[in-house]
Formats: sequence, structure tokens, C-alpha cells
Amino acid sequence: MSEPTPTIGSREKILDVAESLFARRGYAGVGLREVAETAGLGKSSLFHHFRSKSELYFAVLGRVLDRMDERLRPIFAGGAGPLERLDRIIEALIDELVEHPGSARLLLRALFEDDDFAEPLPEAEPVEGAIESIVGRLDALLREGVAAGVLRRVSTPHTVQTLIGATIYHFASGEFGETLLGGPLLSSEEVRRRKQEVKALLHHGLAATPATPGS
Amino acid sequence: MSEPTPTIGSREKILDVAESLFARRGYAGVGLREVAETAGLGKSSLFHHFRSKSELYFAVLGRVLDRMDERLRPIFAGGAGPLERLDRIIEALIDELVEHPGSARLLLRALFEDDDFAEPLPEAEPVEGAIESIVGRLDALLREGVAAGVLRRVSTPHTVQTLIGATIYHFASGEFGETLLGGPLLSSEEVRRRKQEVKALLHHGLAATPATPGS
DNA sequence: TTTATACCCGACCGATCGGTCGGTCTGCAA
DNA sequence: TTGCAGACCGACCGATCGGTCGGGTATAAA
Repeated sequence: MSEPTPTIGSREKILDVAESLFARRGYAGVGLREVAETAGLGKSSLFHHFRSKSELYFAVLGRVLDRMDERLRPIFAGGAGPLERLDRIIEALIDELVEHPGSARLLLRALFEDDDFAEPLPEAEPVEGAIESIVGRLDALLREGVAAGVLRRVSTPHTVQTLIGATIYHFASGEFGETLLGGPLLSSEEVRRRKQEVKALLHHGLAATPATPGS
Repeated sequence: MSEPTPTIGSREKILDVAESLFARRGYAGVGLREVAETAGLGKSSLFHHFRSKSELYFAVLGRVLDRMDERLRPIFAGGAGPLERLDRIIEALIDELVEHPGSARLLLRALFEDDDFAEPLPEAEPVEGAIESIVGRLDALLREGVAAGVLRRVSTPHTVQTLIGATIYHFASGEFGETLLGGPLLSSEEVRRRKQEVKALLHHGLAATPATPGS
């Protein structure tokens, strides 16, 4: 009676709490006791929904990647030109990172916390597949732009890395980024500015300059 | 007799080991027992050199930042034009990240693991100061370029973020980056390509385009 | 009314955590 | 020869870690 979500949603509540905590303090920095109690449960009840800590972690990561994929898929599949699709991908990616704070940190950590799990865990595979899928489509889009002559002859994997840095790292930078910008990272003004800066860098820095003689 | 560094250097050995481990698994993911034994000591001996885990951590970070500062300072202070100084900063930054693998991950983690330490620790202050100093000089250099008219009227803090992403994130990306590139991140060939890509993006994307009418 | 299932809990397990303590060994100065 | 300080160690501390276990409760099908 008192709870807004009486019984349904306990699993989602755990995922919400775990997403926030893992984003803030990383896999090793979060204890299951804190996750459970923040979600309003005893620690034992966690193991009713998730068999282990790593399964919970990859479930959180999977949910973040599913949201991202759902948002980006129609744009990748859209019929616009490569450069316009790239613009829309950047905007949608940033929108997703802003609407779900923590996603950026969680993803950034996932990209370079591979050493946390020495043995390859089976529950990690769908997550790795989802990352590969999104990154692969982004790389393909860049290749298409180069092939169509609308982008410079850049190394597309390096450009993928640069775009990840320009978006995911930026929104994961937390206090440091806010000190640098002198204000909140997620204000609509600063988000708009970030989109503009990244797109401008892309248009000036990646677009083929029609009048410039090639090297 | 058997040790190459008989007694002198035990502290440095600890710092070396801790740098590698903290870079790979983060602050919370590393136990002092492992640090000590990898350095060839008992755990108790660690506390003879460092009063606490956090003091060790910030000593490691401080050493990384000192190396970086020593390398970048003469370039910042040099007499070259802003654009050429920017090129040299990027090259020197990447050289430093390559010569000391782990630095990239350590620094990236430091930039967004602020939540690991809820209470402000006194030993963190010199580290924060060193970061602010380097970032401040980079920002000033970008401002100088804009003022001199050799750079577009970009937001300099946002551009700092982009450059951090393009350099530090890239060399921190580990297995993910190697999968993306299809080979080792630190091969001289791939390092050379990274420098070239970042500088090209900078020249095409940041340099003022003299013939283009402003918006 | 019985049985099955989902959900949740307190108590407990062995292991590991950061950190302390008392003490040993070595080299050097007095 | 003594004394002192730096370097090092094993044993131990309370706390917390991920995970298990047996049991309690509610709902719904049989």
C-alpha cells in the first residue's frame, strides 16, 4: 500500500540502484550489502534476482547498452547521407548520456576495466557483443563517408576512438569536467554547447575540404 | 647481494608496482597485500614507507603528474607559435603515455573516480593542484591561439576535454582499443598514426579557415 | 486443504580488507 | 661497546567482502 511499486519492479529497482553505484564507484568499489539496502531489501534477497555480483553488473551494463542501441539503431538504418547520420548519432548519443546520468561513466569504465575480470565470464558475452555491434556500425558509417568522398581519408578506428572520447569521456568526467567548464556538465546550455562543439569539430576536421589539394 | 637494488629503491619499487596495479584494477580493486608481495615485501613494511593506502595512491599519482609536468613545461614555456606549441604538447603527451603505460589509465581514472573519496583527503591536494596547473596552461594556450586568430572561436574548456579524450582516453582504452584497431595500441606504427590523426583533426578542425566566411 | 512458486529475511561461512603491534636485524655514530 | 634509527617481519585486530542456508510469508493453482 505504501510503496508506489508494491512488488513489481523490485528487480528494476535493484538495477537502478546498482547502475548508479557502479557508475560512481566502479565494480570493486561497490558492496552488495549497500546495493540491497539502498534498494530497500536484505542482502540475501539480491541473490534471488541475480545469481552473483558479476551477473548483476553485466545485467546493468546490458540494460544501458540496450537503451543506447534502441536509440541509435533507427539512425544508423536511416536513409540520410553519412555526414547527416553522423550528426544525428552524436546528438542521440549525447541525449542518451544526459538522460541517464551514470551511463557515461559506466560505459567508459566498461571499456577499460577489462582487467577486473581475469577469467572470461559467460555473462559478459552479450555485453561485449552489444558494444561491438554499436562500434561496428559507427565504424561502417565512417567508412561509408570516406568511400563517398564526404569525409577525409581518416583512419576510421582512430576516429571512432576520438568520437568516444569526445562524447562518453566528456560526460563521464564528473567533477573535473565541471571545474573545467565552471558549471554543471548537464545543464541544457552546456549540453547544447557540447553537441555544437563536437559537430563543428567533425565538420571542420573530418569533412573533405573540396578546395584543398590532397596530400 | 642478490638484489640489483640492494636497499635503495624499495620505496620506488613499491611505487612502480602500485602504479601498475592501480592502473589495471583501480583503487578499490587493489589490496595492499598484493602490492607488498609483488614488490618483494611483507604487508607491514608498506606502512613503513606510506602511512595509508590513500597516501600510497596519491604518491603514485603525484609521480605520474610530475613526470608529465617535467615533459610539458618547457614546451608550454617555449617561444613557438600557439599552433606549433599545441602540436608539440600533443606529441610529448602521447610520448609520455606510451613510455609509461598505465599512466593513461591512472590519469583517466583519477579524473572521474572522485567519488571514491567522499571526504576530502589532505594528500589529494597537491595532485589536484598539479592537474589544474597542466590543464590551466593548456587552456591558456588554446585561448592564446584563439586570440591570435590562428584557431577558430571554439570553447577552450570543451576543446581541452576533447584533447584529453583524444589522447588519454585512447591510450587508456586497453583491450577495447586493440580490438578496434586490430593490433597493439603501443606499437610504434600505431602511436605514430595516433599522433598524426590527432594533429590532423586539430589542424583541420581547430585552425581558423582563412577563406571561410564566419557564421 | 494441500502443493508449488515467488519473494524475502536473519544468521552464518571462509576469505580478505586496511591497519596496528611488538619485535628482529643491520649499519652507523658516539 | 653501546645506543639509536631505518627497514623489515609475523601475528593479530575488527570490519566487510561475496555467497550460502534454512526458514518464513503470500498468492494461486490443484
